[in-house]
Amino acid sequence: MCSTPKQPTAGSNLMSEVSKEYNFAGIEEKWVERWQPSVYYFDWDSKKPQYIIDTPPPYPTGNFHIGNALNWCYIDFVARYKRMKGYNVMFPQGWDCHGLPTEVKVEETYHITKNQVPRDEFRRLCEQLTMQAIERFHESMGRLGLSIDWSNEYVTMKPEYYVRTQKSFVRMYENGQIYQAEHPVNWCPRCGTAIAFAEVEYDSRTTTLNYLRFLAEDGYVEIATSRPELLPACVAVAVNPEDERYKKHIGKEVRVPLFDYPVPVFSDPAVDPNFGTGIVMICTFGDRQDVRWWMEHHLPLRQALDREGKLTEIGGPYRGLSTQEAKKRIIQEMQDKGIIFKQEPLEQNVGLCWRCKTPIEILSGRQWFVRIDPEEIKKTAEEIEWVPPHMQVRLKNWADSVEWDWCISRQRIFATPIPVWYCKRCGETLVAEEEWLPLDPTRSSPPVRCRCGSDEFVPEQDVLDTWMDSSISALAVAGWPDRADMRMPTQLRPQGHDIIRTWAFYTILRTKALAGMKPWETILINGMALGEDGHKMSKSLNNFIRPEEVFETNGADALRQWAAMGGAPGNDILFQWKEITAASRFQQKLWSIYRFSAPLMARTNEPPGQVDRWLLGELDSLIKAATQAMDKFQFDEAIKAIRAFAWDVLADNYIELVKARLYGPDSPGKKAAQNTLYTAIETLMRLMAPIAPFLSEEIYHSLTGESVHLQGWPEPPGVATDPEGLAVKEIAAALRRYKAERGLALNAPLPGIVVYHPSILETTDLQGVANSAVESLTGRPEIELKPVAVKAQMKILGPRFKERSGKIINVLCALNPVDVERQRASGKIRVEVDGEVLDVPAEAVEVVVETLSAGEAVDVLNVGSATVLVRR
RNA sequence: GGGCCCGUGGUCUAGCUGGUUAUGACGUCGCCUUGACAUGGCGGAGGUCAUGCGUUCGAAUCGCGUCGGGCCCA
Repeated sequence: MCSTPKQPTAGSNLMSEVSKEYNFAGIEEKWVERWQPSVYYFDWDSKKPQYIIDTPPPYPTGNFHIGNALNWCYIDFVARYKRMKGYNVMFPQGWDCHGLPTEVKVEETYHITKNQVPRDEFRRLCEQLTMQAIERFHESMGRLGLSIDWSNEYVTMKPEYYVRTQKSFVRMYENGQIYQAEHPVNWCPRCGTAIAFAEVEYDSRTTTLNYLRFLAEDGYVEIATSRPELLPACVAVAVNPEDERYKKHIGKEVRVPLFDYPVPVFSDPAVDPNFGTGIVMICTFGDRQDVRWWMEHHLPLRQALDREGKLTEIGGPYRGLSTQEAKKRIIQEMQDKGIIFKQEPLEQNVGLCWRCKTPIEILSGRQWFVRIDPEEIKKTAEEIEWVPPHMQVRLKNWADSVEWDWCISRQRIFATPIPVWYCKRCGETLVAEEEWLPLDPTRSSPPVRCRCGSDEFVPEQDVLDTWMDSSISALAVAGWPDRADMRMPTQLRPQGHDIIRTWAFYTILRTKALAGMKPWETILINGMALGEDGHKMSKSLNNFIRPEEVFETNGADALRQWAAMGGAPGNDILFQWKEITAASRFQQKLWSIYRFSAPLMARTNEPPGQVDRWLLGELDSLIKAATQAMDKFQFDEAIKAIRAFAWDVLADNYIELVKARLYGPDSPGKKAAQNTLYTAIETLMRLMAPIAPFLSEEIYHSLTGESVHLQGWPEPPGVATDPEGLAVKEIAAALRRYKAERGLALNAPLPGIVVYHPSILETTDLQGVANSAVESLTGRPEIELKPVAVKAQMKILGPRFKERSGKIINVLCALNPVDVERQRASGKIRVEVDGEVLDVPAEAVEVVVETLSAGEAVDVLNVGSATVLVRR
């Protein structure tokens, strides 16, 4: 026992314990370390109502960017709020791993092409790269303060997840919802794979429209085409049935130049007689319209391009050339022979591969498809609540524009294998049994023989579109297919509007197909995060902000406040440093409020006074407003209401008013203020918890010793705003203004103040804030109140007098205000309009009064129903 | 060319089931070192609510057109 005894002085010490500045970095990092992830785990056995969020599984190759942060902030606001409201919340996190971007990245990283290494090896490299990327994401997500349930993490490339993808494939195949067929598909020649419509981007390009002559029975027909390299794929030419110029050719044949074979001429109303020559060449396939005509008119198939985008043997001398090279040579030859007689530039929208921007081709190939029933998807979408509602329209429009079924096979490596073999002897397709899954048909053989008796099989080499993995995310987190108590539908899908036609569309389709229901009760759509210049964030535009930059300069809570402040969900939101700065200032303000209050506030049982009840009434309104806003996902409304209360109501008004009581000697009034202040700050921290989890935890924890994130959402105290307290607050503000206008310091004492109000006001706070003696009286002061103007209440006048309202107002305003005030006291005002006498109800008219001081040298302030005399 | 959204003081934005003087933030100007906070306090300036027509007693708010912007698509 040799240590020097220290005397802790609790009260006075508190002040020095609270630093002057809010140290966001130290505090946020401390809580990242301390928080236990297990408190966010979903409890499968809980009796609480469930709230499962079908979180977007991001593609982990890229970097964690502001857009991800925005999306996750929304989810975290909801998750934390719902937990506080008593829900059993699941905020899972998945990773959508498969796909071309990772393959490309591996090829770049190791300077290889995927065909130079064995399939398994290549897959391993992709998995390794993905795991590293996921690790990087984990770190940033923790730093952002997300309350993710890591016990429900899923990784789509792992067997325990893709076994579900494969099961979903098998079940939908057995139900006839998946089939294999020879069908035109969108094809990327660079990536060497089929892609779905959702993966096609459009861009405007300038090409050349070539006018050429086809030999007809009598002379020539002239056609215009932008793709002469597809001449060997020409299967017909078409004209509009109304076009008088070409009627004589319908039903006859013309000969394709250079390749010299006959094709039929038919008519179709879809042909635009004003485009080019009014005659269109139909190839298999130049564009989607060609596919439509090909199907409607049962035309033959002439495949002029192979999978690498090179001309096939029907290209004759051009065989093996790329489309570009073939185009150049074919044009040259036709010019030499005088077949081309005119060329002109053409603005054209070209379909591009979303990933590599290579123009896509439409090829026919044997591929796997998922049947699309647009009506069923639209019907299911209607059962879901869309926030904001108009986003549903986007999905419906997309559903109506899809021209053929969803092509789900891809000619790639890093993806979920299609669990199918083909019998080497009879060609029969063998789809795996569910019990055999997961499997890779290129690595294992089926445990049964083919119906023909053979046990030799050829594996399906194609793999599944990665949207086949991610479109069962809702099902996967809800326990499909193994849990007996599957938790479908889930409660919320949060996502960006850029993936409505993909992730939302496919998830609705697949959940309906596999579980017979909608995937979610509500879908919450967020906008895109734009750079400060208003454009989508991109490195090339140099408007790119890394979330880590904000963590370092202002902290995660500031970034989260920006996300909340952005506006109504669905709107694109600009990243703005000034918003981040404003958020930081607000945090500092709250910290200063806490620093001031810490040594003064306390929990007591003292009943609140007038001013305290005013504050509690304001707090009551705040809780109601914030609750309503959070329920409607209006985070901007919530944070704005919170900021307005904390800054304007609590700091600038309440605290200034009660300082005298708080600094004064022990008294019931002091205890009431201490308790009110404690209540306000404690409640405020709970309201802030979903949006600013770090700051609210720091303050709440030092106040109570408990975590704010384990508390319930505040209930309104049920206190109505006290009219006397409100009057005191407004009188104080008027006195501040009075002093400011006269160049007096705010703490300058005044010779004396008398307040006239219908009821007696508590004057302690007023005396403190005005630094002067204050007397409260009822009744009217000895001064003259002079009516000076008449103000009409349109809300009452308009509906009652309709078109006469305008004239009535004119008459009212022309009357002597003194007269109007006298009549008003009797309940109605008599006016004459167009010779007719009308009674205007008193409540439809407001009389503006001016106060004149009399006798004593006083200044008179009119504050609502109070009149304040200030001695000079 | 079609669909959806948007156009409010210098900037971003609220209001948009119609009710006279339009919300807030940032910026800006003036004053104030008042015992939590100068990252503060008080006060002020700044808008014909893109535009035209219509509905109405009355329109930022409803309807139609025009112009401009964004996203998705043909």
